[in-house]
Amino acid sequence: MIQQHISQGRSADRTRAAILAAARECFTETGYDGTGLRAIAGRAGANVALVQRYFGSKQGLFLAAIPPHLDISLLLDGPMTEFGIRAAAILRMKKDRGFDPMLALLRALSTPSLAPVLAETLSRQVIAPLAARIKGHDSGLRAALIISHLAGYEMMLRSLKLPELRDARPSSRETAFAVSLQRLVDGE
Amino acid sequence: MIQQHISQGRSADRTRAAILAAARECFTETGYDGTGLRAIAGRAGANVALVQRYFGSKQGLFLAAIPPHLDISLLLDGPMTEFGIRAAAILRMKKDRGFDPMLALLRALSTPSLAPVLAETLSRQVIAPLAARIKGHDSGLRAALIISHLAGYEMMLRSLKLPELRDARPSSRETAFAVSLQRLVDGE
DNA sequence: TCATATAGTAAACGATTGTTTATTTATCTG
DNA sequence: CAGATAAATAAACAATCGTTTACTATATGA
Repeated sequence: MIQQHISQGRSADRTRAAILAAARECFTETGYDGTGLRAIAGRAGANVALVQRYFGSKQGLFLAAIPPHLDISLLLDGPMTEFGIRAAAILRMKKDRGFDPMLALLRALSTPSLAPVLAETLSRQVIAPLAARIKGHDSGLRAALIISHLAGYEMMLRSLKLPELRDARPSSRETAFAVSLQRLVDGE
Repeated sequence: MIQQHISQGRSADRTRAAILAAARECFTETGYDGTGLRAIAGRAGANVALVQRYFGSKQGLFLAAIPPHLDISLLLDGPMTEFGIRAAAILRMKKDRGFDPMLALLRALSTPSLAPVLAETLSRQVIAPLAARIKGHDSGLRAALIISHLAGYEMMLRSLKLPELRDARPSSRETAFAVSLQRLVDGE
């Protein structure tokens, strides 16, 4: 019989979810290498050994926490003639704390052991759907350039906090970025 | 009297240079977090303690090794109407091994303790000179967008090895990227 | 030549890493 | 209630990290 005590007692599902949530925040804020399993377990109110128990390894935890949330359906919903401004608008909503799958991914790209699987994830889950919505020649290549542009922008703005981007008027910054993105969508 | 034995005996300058060279390669290939001081010392044929002696700390070594080589004069030499194709051409020449200051920088961006100083270095040493060569409004912002675009491209191509970029025809990839860059240079 | 400064080495430091083992505690079942 | 099942804990694992210390070897200069 499936009967669950609510918000008390022990539950594998609940602690598993708590670890996942804590991992998503930690990986977002301090990156993959900069996050220790004890920091995640501490934030989740769980023991370090439980991480191994439920996810096997640190890499397993990362792959269970981040890739499933790399969903760009929000970006693709709507006419592609407004892709640029839609992307800029979505990026504007982001908080400075908490879970952000894009930022978590960017902050794990430099880890050699993760690079291959992240490349495949990004390709299958983000580039391919985007390429399918793009008309004209070299849609896959252009989709990759769009995501590269978007990644560099997010990296410089949120992770590095480059002064020229951080201190620019948000409206100027977003329209300039949106225009550049839209040009890649449109082709020529 | 300054008299130096050539290529034998002990020399602080020479081992210091050897450590710097080894550090540049290691940081390029395995990133900042992924590189241990013992790996650098080993490649340089030196002792770990010498790294501390000559550079004070790992961060000090990185800052002495990478930022001085962030020189974009090659990118700025020549007419800005050909900036895009010039950038693409320069990126094409890169080897897959050995020192690459841009890649080393990108692979250190996710390290929280390095982010502030790297942002300032990038701003003063790369963005500002580029902005000075750009005409029109918001030259600083547009320069930052150009570097963001370039950084994302390099990250996805060299570090992540994204299939859509890796497997594309080099000429198609480079012209598409050059065109997108040039649009940012030209304004509208 | 002998004293001194310095290049270089070996070793250990303490802390943290991801991971594993052994054990205790709580929940469920019969 | 007793026994089984699984969740949770504490502790230690071995490895690596950046850093420091104490020491040796070499070169220089008076």
